[in-house]
Formats: sequence, structure tokens, C-alpha cells
Amino acid sequence: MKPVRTRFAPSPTGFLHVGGVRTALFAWLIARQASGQFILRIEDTDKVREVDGSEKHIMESLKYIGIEWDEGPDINGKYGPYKQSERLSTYKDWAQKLVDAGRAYPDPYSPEELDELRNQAKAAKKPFLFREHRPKTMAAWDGKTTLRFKSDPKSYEWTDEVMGKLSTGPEVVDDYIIMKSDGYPTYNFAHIIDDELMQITHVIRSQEFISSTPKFLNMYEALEIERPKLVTLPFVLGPDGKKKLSKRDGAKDILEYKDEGYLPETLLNFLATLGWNDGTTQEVFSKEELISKFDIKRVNKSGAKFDEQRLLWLNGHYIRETGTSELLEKTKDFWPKEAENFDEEYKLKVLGLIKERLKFYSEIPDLTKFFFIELPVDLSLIATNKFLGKLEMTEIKSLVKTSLEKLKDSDFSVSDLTDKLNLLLHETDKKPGELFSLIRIVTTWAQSSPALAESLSVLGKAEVIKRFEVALKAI
RNA sequence: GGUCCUGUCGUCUAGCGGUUUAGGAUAUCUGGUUCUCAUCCAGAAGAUCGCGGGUUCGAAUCCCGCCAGGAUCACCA
Repeated sequence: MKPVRTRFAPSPTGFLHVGGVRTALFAWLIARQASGQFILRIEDTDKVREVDGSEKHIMESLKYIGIEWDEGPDINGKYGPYKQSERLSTYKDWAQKLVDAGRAYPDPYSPEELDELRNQAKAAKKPFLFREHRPKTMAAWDGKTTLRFKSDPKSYEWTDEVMGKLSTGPEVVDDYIIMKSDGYPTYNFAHIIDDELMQITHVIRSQEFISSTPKFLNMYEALEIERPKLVTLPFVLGPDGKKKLSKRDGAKDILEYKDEGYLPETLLNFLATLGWNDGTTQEVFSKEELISKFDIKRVNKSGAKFDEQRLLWLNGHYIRETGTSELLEKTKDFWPKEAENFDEEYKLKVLGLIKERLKFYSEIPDLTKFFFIELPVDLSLIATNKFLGKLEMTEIKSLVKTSLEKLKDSDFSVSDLTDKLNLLLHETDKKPGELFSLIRIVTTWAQSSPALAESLSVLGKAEVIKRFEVALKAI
């Protein structure tokens, strides 16, 4: 049996959104699972739409979530080059073969004449078929003009690894352009040649190509190429849950998620389970588990919405699974400026306290700020508190004073702070909802914070006393 | 318009003719964990399985029709 070889073949015409990355992921999974090879091929045959930096962006996106390729533009293999713009003579040779066999011919029409023919068909409410306007005699090809494939219309029935049995009638097979006037091949031609030459066994691509598959089937026959296995993936849907995800819907790319602090494990796991499951109730899969458990037969046929809520949950899950010191290392670019002057040990303690409420790294500044600087006094936090709002300011002030005196006696270990706080509860005859809320607000001036004793302990005695005194002046 | 694909809780999904009063996850709500936010735990609510026929003792599961949504009909991929 031939070794499994799959490829991801994006065009460098812009950013690669998460839908594209999922296609790459499935192709990679199929290859890895079969101990085969995964190839990255850049399909840069559209010079007009090409966007600078796309290729780099594509590679960085794949690398971030751990999809590594065995052959590609930067890793040469025996089937290179892996950029279509560097393979132009190959396509020309294959095109010439078709011309010689009488299966391709120069397009005799100007764009205007073509438009006219299309409009006529439209006016007659008939589908436009180029092959009904084939030239009587086929001119020789000079290697420069537009070349069309001479199709052999027929019905097709084929089996897609995901979609199952598919079929169409001969009306969808038409003569199409294989070489453009700028000397570049079209996708419809180039990918077939490359897949053959690069020994690709599975063509994995998304659903929009289903309707052009008969054209490809016709070409495989004309070229006498053995058809690879076809694996058609359903769409990743946008927020409306109907149309495929696109930049217009605010679709983000992998690097944007990276910049917000989503872990590669999250993205990999999330994308893999978007349209695939292993049939059990397992939701969390490691990279190794995905490779061993993935199965084309269990890929869904219907589209799946990219649900950010679920992504958030999964990311929180992976954050909690990560060891705190490892997490500190990974988040070092996300800490607020104010944290610069604090040592690693202090940040590690802070991180330990906020870890379980962190959903993505860029929330770190908001969650930790008061550990590094004194936030401005905000008395409305007291006024709007459901317990404290009922108390007189004079009573509040005396409670703060009493608390300060008691805490001055503490060594600020978590256990001693807990004891002192409990003592205060007894002595003041207040409920935790009142007293603890007050202490928490007065020392943080934040909407929310981690557990009280732990927070005070991390802040340290000197800082807490200082903050108490600032508060006493303000109240 | 032609051709093709899809259709189970808000969302991701399990289900492959009978252990299904349709399961899990997430989101939402409630209660508990000495304050808040979160985590965790417990619980609730949430799907007439797109609709209508048929086959069958029995259908989300098989067949037919319809409807809805989507894709595609480029010198884009």
C-alpha cells in the first residue's frame, strides 16, 4: 500500500481564519495517524489577489497549534518545489500534453465576447455551457494564450470519505480554463498535477469544492491519473449559524487568539472536535489522543458554528490544568506594566490566586492590577454593596479602624490572618458579608478579588496597613 | 434559475429499527463552598429529532414528497 500523504494547500491571499486551520488540522491528523506525511503547498497562482505576508502568517498559525509539515516551502523534499509559482514549466508541459492529445484548446473569445454569450444564455433562461461554443477548428497553442480543457461530459457517481455517495449529471461538466493569459495555471488544473506529482493520497478540502468535483474527475480521466481519495469537510459556520465563517463576521485567525492568550492545546482540541467526535462523551483530547483516535468516518457532514463560549470554557480548563510556574513562564508577555518591579516569586503567588478565574491570558492585567498598584479610592463600591450600603459612614470608619488594629497583630500568614479575621467577626458582631466585604474593598478597591486571607497575605503586612491608612483618610 | 449538500436542546454533539420517559458537553438559572468574582459540588430548566405521508408490532433511525438553510455555476482558490 502507498504511504498516506496529505496536504494543506492554501493560497496566500490574506489571513488564514480558523476554518482554514481546521482543514489543515484534519489533513495533518489523517497523515500522522497513518504515520504518513503532511505537506504544505502554497498555491500562489493568483498574482492579483496575493497579499504580502500571507505565507508567513499561514506558517505561523499552523506552527502555533503544533501542526508541523514534513515538506513545504521551507522544508524541501523530493517532490518540490512546494510553491506553485515555482512550478510553472511543469504545468505548461502537462497542458501541452493535453493539447497534443486534442483535449485542450486556446480560447478564441475575448472577455467581452464571453460576457455576451453568457448574457444570451441568461436571457434565454438556459444554463451557460462553454462547450456549446467550442471553436470548429482548434488552433495551435502558443504557450501564452488562455487554454481551455476540452471536457468529456458525462454523469458521475463517486464516494467521498466524509460525504458518502455523491452524484451529478453531465450538465455540470464543462470546458474550463486551465492556463490563464498571464501564464499561470488555474487552481482547477494545477492542484491536480501537483497532487499527482507529490503522490498525495487524500485530498482534504472544504465543502465549497463539492460542485466542482465532477470537473476534477473529468480531468483525472483525461490525464489518466489515478484519483486520490476525496475527503470533503463541512463548513465552519459564522455567528449566524448559517453561512460559512468569513472575515466579515469578525472571524479571527489563530494568531489573534494567540495574542489574546488562548493556548495551542485549546485551539487544537476545539478545532478537532468541531465536526468530529470519538463517539464517547470525552470532550478534552490531547494532541496524542487526537492522533490516535481521529477517524474520518466519524467526521460530521453538517456545518458547525464556531462557538466562542465553548472555546472560553476549554481555554479556562487548560489554564487550570497548567502548573502555576509553567503558566507564569507562558504568560510573561501578558502582565501589566505595573508588575515590572515585582519579582517572580510575588507574581507566582498572585498567579496562584487568580489562576482559576482566568479564561485567557490578556485578562491578567484586570485581574491582578491591585496587587501591583493602589487603585483609586472608590466609595461607590461601599455605597452599592448590598451589606455595607445600609451602614452609616461613621460605623464603617470605626470598623475599618478596629480591623486595622487587629491586623497589625498578625504575622500575615494565611492561617494567622484567618484566625484574626474570625476573631474580628466575633468582636464586632458582624457578619462575614459585612466585615469581609469592607476589608476586601478597602484594601483592593476592585470589583472582585480572590479569597480575602490569601489576598491580604500576598499583599503583605506593610502594604495592607498602608492601604488601610489611605482608606481611613478618605472615608 | 440549474446542479449539489445539509437539517437532533441556544450552541457543539451521541444516536445506525426496539435497553430512549432522546444521552453528554457548553451556555443559562437555583442551592452549597465563612465577602465579591471564579473554581468545584449538587440540582433545575431546555429538543413534539425541519414538516407531511408511507413501510413496520415498533422510526430520530428505512422509503417518498415537501419546506428551510447553504454551496456552486470566474482568466478566485
